Amino acid sequence: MKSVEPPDNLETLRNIIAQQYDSLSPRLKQVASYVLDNPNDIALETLSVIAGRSDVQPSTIVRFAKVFGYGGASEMQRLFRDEILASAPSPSYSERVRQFSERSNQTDWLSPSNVMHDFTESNIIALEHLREAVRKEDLDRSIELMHQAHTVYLAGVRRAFPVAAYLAYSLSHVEKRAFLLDGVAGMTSEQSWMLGPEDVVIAVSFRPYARQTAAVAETATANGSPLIAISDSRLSPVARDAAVCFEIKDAEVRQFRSLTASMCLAQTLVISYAYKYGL
Amino acid sequence: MKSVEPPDNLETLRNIIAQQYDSLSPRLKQVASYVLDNPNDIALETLSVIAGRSDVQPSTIVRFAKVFGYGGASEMQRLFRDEILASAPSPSYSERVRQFSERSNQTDWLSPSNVMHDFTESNIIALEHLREAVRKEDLDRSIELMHQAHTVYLAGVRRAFPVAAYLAYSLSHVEKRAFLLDGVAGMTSEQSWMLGPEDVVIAVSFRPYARQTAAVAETATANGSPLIAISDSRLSPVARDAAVCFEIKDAEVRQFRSLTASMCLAQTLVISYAYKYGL
DNA sequence: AAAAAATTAGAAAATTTATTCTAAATGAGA
DNA sequence: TCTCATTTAGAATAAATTTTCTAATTTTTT
Repeated sequence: MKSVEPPDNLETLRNIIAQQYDSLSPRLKQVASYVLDNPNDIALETLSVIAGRSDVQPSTIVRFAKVFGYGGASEMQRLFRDEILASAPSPSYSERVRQFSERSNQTDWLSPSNVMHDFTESNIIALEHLREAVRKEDLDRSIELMHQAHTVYLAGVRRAFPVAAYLAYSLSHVEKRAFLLDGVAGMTSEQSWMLGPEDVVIAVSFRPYARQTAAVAETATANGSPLIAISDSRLSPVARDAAVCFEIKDAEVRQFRSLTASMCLAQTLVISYAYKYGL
Repeated sequence: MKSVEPPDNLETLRNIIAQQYDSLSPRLKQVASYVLDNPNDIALETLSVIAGRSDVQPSTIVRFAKVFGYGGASEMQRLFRDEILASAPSPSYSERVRQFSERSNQTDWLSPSNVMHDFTESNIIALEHLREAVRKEDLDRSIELMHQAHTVYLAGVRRAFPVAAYLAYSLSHVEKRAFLLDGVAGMTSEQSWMLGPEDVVIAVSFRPYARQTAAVAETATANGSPLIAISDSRLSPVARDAAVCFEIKDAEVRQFRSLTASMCLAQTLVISYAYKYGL
């Protein structure tokens, strides 16, 4: 009664289970329908939990797996886990990036149009990731914070500067008071005393983190201004004490990091704000 | 050193980890950043696998969990598993997509996450278009012009400003003299007398075209500086007399135009330059 | 510079989990 | 109804994983 070929992907396994369902014994039928209906349980729970929920003995699940050609239940579980991993945002991202840069490193001559190709490609991956990784609640909260704020202050230097500048520009165009703490003539610290609890600060900072921006974030926290962080890690100086933190994984082509995803987030924030509250 | 209250949801756990990061010992910091960066591993892998990947002992992970108030590592892992279960596509992925677009079509109310979805989508399309529309020769010529120039001057205000600012920042980081004609205190015209035939000007301008940027472009032409235009039309004031003109069709979501494609082009220029001539 | 405190690695122990095995139950065919 | 084959439950075993513990190292304090 053993298939000699254990299916190596979930889809075919599910098909085979469905096909052979009729020929299974009563208890195995029970397992079969539980497996088909609750793939996540199979992936994440222990045998005894699954056994309990599907009302059979643990050993029955092992028998079930063996009928379909696996060496044991764990081997079958691996299929289900892989499926989850494939649809989960972050590993698939790093995995795709890895695959991509592997491929793009093979051609070692970089003509401008090759670069453009690589760049658009990896930016697309970054955007797809962004779409899945950004949490709805964070967007909602940010917009609410901006709405309640008297003034939105933007902090960001060096690579992060264009993002901050864009936010300042476009927020003021949807009639939200917005100022860029731009440190012209080194004024950042002089400017930031004016932050208060009625304001909100959006701090943009990427590795290697700029001291100036971190200082603004600190002042904001000290003065009781809510802080929205746009950064590449939860552990960055601006993210630590943030009320909302967007962790952005931007594209990277051979050392050069992109701003596409960050800009896209910035635009989303402004436009969503505009739709809800702005002009 | 024990929190008495072990966080009971991932979000707060992540916040607390970020907050207390500074006060952790070196190995625990190592675990902390692995935990924040690879939530799926924490959820699905065994302690020894996690330990291997984050390069610590399994026992260190147990210690880590205890610092945050849990009885052991398994208890902490449960949080991560629950998170996956909560976001797991119990219905198939295509089903979710269908539900999503149903929702976003029937209501014309644009929630932030709807906006984000639309935005990433149309930016991706814009990038795909960019890849095909940009002419290889234009890239090559631009890079040659930049190479031959003594200094690269950047002009761009309002919506185009982030693009110009990014170019100025990143060119100077690949050791190319680059200055932003930023019109601080309305200085644009005062700054632009210094353009000469040995320089190159990159003018970035989108509809409705800013007078300032057009003026810089004119001065450039008058002074004999080669002009590279990044614009949305061949007919824009900055494109007319340009030596090279990139016509960028950026994404547009209900009136709001994006900068993704322009930024991507800018990055391509800089990186290609860097590979050929830069640092 | 020495002592105390904290942190860490790694082995040992304990626990949990998966698998195998055996005896009992079920059911089909004569 | 008896016999044989199949299926099943549950205990026993084996494997794996997690947790605890101790000695050693590093860091801090005096």
